[in-house]
Parts: sequence; structure tokens; C-alpha cells
Amino acid sequence: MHTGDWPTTVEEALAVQERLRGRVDLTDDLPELPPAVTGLDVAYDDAGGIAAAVVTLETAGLTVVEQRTHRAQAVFPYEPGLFAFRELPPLLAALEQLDHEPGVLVCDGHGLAHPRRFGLACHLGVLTGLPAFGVGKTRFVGSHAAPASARGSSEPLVDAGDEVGAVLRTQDGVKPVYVSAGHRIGLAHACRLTLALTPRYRLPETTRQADRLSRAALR
DNA sequence: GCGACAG
DNA sequence: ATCTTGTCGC
Repeated sequence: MHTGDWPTTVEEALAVQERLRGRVDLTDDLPELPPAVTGLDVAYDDAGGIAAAVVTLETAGLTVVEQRTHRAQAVFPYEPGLFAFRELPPLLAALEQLDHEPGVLVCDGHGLAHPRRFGLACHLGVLTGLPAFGVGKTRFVGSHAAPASARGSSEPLVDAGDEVGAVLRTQDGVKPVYVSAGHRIGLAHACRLTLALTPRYRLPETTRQADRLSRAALR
């Protein structure tokens, strides 16, 4: 649970991002293939109710090791660039319930591929101190060339001259995903992990599991 | 001034 | 995010 104060206005949220962005650590000390990976997602209903879910999978067989959920009421409106302030509270509450500390967090959204280089994956990584990266379904910032159609192909995502992420094809001929580092992990490593998590579908198995669980927890 | 805008 | 049927392709 959160006892401290949480930003209520856009101004306060921007100030928090400005204050925490310097704490992002791009050093990568992760083993090439961490034993377990944890996916997170949030589902919404039409009454301000939200449900967060976290699912830890064994990297080798992609089997569920542990999973938790947390229901709450949205405390911050959706605002492009600030949506972490909406999803972070329930996500942190769900993470705190885990018995085993996650090796790396796979977020449903962006990390550095953000206007101020501090998307959900960075914010979550900084607050938990855990390695984290983002896998977004759509572009938020930056421009890029179309990656080749073969799974594994990628193109850099560039915004204002900065390489903020990669557009990665996880399945042959299927719309690519947007991968970006969040905290304590490099982009190349994040892409390799993403491919390890997408043997069959476009989105990481972690995200798929968390999505399924969050929706179920909403009822 | 006119779009674009993670989930 | 979420609302939703049929339809194209392997």
C-alpha cells in the first residue's frame, strides 16, 4: 500500500518525473537469460475501477511461477506522457504481494521512448530498484523505418536525435512492437528477452498472461 | 495554426 | 483502456 502522497495534478506529476528521471540507471548487469521474468498489466472497467496483475514466468519453459492481483479505483486521469501515475499505484501493490523478487520487469508500455525519457518502465524500475523494460504495442514518440518482415528484424526508434528504443518484429509478417530500456538493462538485451518471450505470439507471454489475469480480476 | 498523443 | 461480427488466411 502507499502511505506517501501521490501527484494529483499534471504539474505535480511533471515535477515528479523531472526529479526521478536522473535516477534511471542504464547499466546492464543482468544475466543473458534471467531464470524468471515478471510481466505486468492493468485492466479498466467503465466506473473508474482498475485491476493490476503481475505474473512471473520461468524463462525456460514460460510456465507460471507466481501471480498476484490488486484492485483499486483510478486516482489519476489518463494523460499521454503521465499514464504511469495512473497504473503505478495498483501495480506496486500487486508487486509487493509477490513472495519471490522479480528478476526483470516486462512492462506494457514504454521506457525511454517517452517525451521526457521517463515512461512507465523507467518509473517502475526506479521505484522498485529492479531491472525493467517496456514493450509497447503502438508508437508514442520517435520515428523509424519499417523493419524487415522476418521475426527478429528491427529498426532503431529515434526521437529528437536520441535512439530511444527499437521497433522489433516478433512474428513473421506481423505488426512489430516497440521495445525500450527502462532501468538496469540495455536495449539489445531487452530485445533478446522480448524475442525469447514471443515464440508464438506478437506480444510477450508475460504481457499476455498479465493481461488475461488483470481482466479476470476486474470481475 | 494543425495534427499527434503509451494505456 | 474498452465497445464488437464477420471475415480473410494458414
